[in-house]
Amino acid sequence: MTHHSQAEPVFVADCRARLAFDLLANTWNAVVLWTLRHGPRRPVELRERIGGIRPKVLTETLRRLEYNGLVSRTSYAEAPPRVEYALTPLGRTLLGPIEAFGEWAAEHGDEVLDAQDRAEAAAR
Amino acid sequence: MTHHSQAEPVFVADCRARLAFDLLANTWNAVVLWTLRHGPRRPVELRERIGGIRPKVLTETLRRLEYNGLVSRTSYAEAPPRVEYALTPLGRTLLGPIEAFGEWAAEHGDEVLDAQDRAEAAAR
DNA sequence: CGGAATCCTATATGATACTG
DNA sequence: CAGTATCATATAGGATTCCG
Repeated sequence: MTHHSQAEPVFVADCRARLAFDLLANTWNAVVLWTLRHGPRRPVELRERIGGIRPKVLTETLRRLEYNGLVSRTSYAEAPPRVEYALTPLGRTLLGPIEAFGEWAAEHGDEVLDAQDRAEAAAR
Repeated sequence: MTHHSQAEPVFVADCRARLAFDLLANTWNAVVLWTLRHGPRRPVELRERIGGIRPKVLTETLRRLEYNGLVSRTSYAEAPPRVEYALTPLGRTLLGPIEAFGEWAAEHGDEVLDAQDRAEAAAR
């Protein structure tokens, strides 16, 4: 064992936190999880509710979430085909932290927009 | 006014939540904010503590955070040059939600890793 | 409908070198 | 040390088309 007078990088020490940040480090993951909060949804429903998301991108997002155990996929042998996505128990535990951000945004979103306006004005 | 029997897309309705998600929708924003939680830090300190971040990327990240009013930059007229970055009051309000994710990761991080392993195994 | 295939673009990130 | 410039690459995301 070597002696460390310096603190370990948080990159190493908080690698689990990095894991959580990475789960939300893209445009759509949190949005899709949040849209599933009330129960299972079909892809077409998700697209309607979210708006502005391409079918391909939605599929990729759902695959990512499935890969990380946050969402489950169920397909029914019907015609026309029907598929539903739902939060797993693990995915459901993430709703609390996500909601914390939603509340933060409701409370402080305007301040961010103001800061952006000031930055734009200062740049000119 | 048109009549809407369908719910408005959350993309539109929860646009402030999207704003908050976008603040964390990249690799480094949350990590840098979290590393500033105990007080002002110089770029070299941030690099040491975070680990694995390129100077250029750190600068870009700090510029983004400054643009959104979450971080402030102070430069001192010294030789060698010294610069410090600190959370603004607004940035400080974001520590709570970020910490919620850290706690989630500490509690459920292993489950995500397990899910990833299962997905990898199933793919083979 | 669900989703795969294809092509394209923008951006984030990474690596190196250089300036004040 | 702080920061920029320049290069390269990986990936997300967007748009279109087609299939079971």
